[in-house]
Amino acid sequence: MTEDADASTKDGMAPALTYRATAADVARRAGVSRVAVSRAFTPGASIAEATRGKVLTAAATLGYRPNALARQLNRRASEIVAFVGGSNHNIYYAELIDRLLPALQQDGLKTLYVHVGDRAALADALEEVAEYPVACTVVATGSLERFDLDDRQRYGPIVVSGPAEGFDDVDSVGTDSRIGIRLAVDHLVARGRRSIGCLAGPADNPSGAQRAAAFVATLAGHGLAPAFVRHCGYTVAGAAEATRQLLADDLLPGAIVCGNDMIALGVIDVLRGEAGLAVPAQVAVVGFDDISLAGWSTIGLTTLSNPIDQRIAHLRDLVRRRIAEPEAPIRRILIEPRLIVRDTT
Amino acid sequence: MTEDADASTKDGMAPALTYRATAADVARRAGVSRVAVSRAFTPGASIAEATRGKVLTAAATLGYRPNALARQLNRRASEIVAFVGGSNHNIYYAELIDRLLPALQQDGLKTLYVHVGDRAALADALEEVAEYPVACTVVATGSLERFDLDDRQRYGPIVVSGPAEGFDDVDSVGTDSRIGIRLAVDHLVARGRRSIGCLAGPADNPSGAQRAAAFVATLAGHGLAPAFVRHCGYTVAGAAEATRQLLADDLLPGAIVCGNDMIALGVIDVLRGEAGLAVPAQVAVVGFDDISLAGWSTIGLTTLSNPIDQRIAHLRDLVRRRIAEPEAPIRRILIEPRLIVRDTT
DNA sequence: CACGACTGTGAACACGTGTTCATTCGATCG
DNA sequence: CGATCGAATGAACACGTGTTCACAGTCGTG
Repeated sequence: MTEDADASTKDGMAPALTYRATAADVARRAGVSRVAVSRAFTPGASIAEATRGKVLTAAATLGYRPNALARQLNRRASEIVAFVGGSNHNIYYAELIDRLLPALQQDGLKTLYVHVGDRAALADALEEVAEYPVACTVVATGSLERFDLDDRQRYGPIVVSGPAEGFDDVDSVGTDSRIGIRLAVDHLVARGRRSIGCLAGPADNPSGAQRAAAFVATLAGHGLAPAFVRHCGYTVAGAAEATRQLLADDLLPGAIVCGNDMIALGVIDVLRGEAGLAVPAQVAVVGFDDISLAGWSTIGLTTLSNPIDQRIAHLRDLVRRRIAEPEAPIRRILIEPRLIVRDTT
Repeated sequence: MTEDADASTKDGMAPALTYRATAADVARRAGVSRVAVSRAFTPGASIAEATRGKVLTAAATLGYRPNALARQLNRRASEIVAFVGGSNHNIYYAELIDRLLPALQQDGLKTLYVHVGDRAALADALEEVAEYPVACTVVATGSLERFDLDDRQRYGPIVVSGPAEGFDDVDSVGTDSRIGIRLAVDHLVARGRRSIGCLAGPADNPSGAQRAAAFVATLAGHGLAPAFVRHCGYTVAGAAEATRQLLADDLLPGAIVCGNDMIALGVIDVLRGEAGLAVPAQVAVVGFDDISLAGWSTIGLTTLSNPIDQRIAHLRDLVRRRIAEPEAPIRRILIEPRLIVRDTT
């Protein structure tokens, strides 16, 4: 069949690929016991230097590495950490992954990456993860289902990146949305904007609801009523669609406070592009997160910094601490955003 | 010590968290043998419905899930796939991860994510991966070290996303850089640009070198000499720095062909921002990859599509096929880019 | 020279699961 | 009603490793 036709290319594929040398193989070749092999790969084990040498050379010729799966079977806690992430269509998540996972890796932890599409899938994802005896699970899906505390027992320690209200048994690193939104609104009011709307993240998303509420409250503090409060997904496309709807509804405020930078970029895109409006002359726009794009001079988005360095450092610390002392008290960290004024306000 | 001070918050942390119910526990509670438990969780196994019921209820109360690590110990090939990724500071990689990993997940595969910083770290990363009996390793670091074929045996099947020249024993999905660069150059020449430069990716990166060479060759076909050929990292910051250097060297061409979109964005950022030049009126810019940002109306980057859907589908197929038939012939797939004209040319 | 302390070694066990192999039981067919 | 077949079950084994334990050997000290 195809066996002859592709014989030339097939030569590269050795059947031995699926073969994996075991400690017993190495022991046999080195003329020692299997235990000696284990010791040779265990730092500080009691083994003669000559024996270790014999084992290492035998291991090298056979291409042997201890099977990590078998190793974790003995240890009570594995070296595997699960990372449950949502769509990093939101660039902030992409940046988070890009820097958090190497940080965990640096601590000698392996990362099992689990992608979660919609919110309903989170439970399934955690269920999948539960099959692995992970040392810790990092959840960074933005939103979070409130799951049963009884079931909670099965999942091992959980560290959340994002708002974790209603969860009193998980460590978390969040952002102080109220302070951030207040900074944005105060800034816009100070610049003379009176008609201000809010395009927040999904209403059923903790940070989406939180920021919308903070917006209304802060505006009320200035004696102003919101031009509108609407919700959309944390994506450029979702924000674009919502903005078109705003225009169709004849709602054109002097400023828009957005749930995050992706939304802000989508808003600006439609305002400048399809609607032909000037930003910030006619409409000011503020984002949230300060993703790297926001600082590019062609974009120059005024936004709220959500310092990713701090977040990474905190998450890393929390994971390390939780693994080292599983019964340490729960810690909730709240990062304080700062306003970064650029060209869109 | 802290035990009393934080007693209230500590209550949430049960010591039982580290405890994990085993199949023997379930068997004992259900009054059956341990084998019955295994059967209850194995679809199609020969077990009476009544017995399965007893096992499942016992398992539910104990919160039991089969230990995935122990399960993989028997099977010759595991359900774990390693993903070795470079910095997704390059947004194209972020989009790739965002869509490839769910696709693999959908096939019932778990992903072990390994981050690789610089090129030297790739060997170490593969070494780490080698400890796990992974079913397949997907390498998407952009560049790739040529490693020994002897050592190659130890790593199991490898599927590469990106150029894989010099590797005759790995499946790969690449992009036809030559066709892409030719489309870009032809387009610019047709629009009357005569002085054209190229800012490609790193010279020691296969795609960086490949595209630079294709640029020179295509330009020669038009009887033109390149205004310049330079290299920089696939990042906005790197491109910005390189562009400043161009200006300092008094090299201002009528068009710049960039190694990818990130470079193009960095170039445009400096040209429009610091240099106050008009794009495309004074300088035309072409990118490569067509990341989502490129299509935003505020950016409108002319670029070469590097269809991520096709890439994902191919990678997924290659992984599936390689796992199903380990000795199938090596397949190298080349995706053909298309020119997408927007506002920067 | 005798004794204890220490080092190096391998047999045996443990980790938690899937799988093979007899064995038993009930049902079906001749 | 006896023979036969299939379903259901549990004992035993396999996967590959780390760890405990007892034993032999060596060295140094009295």
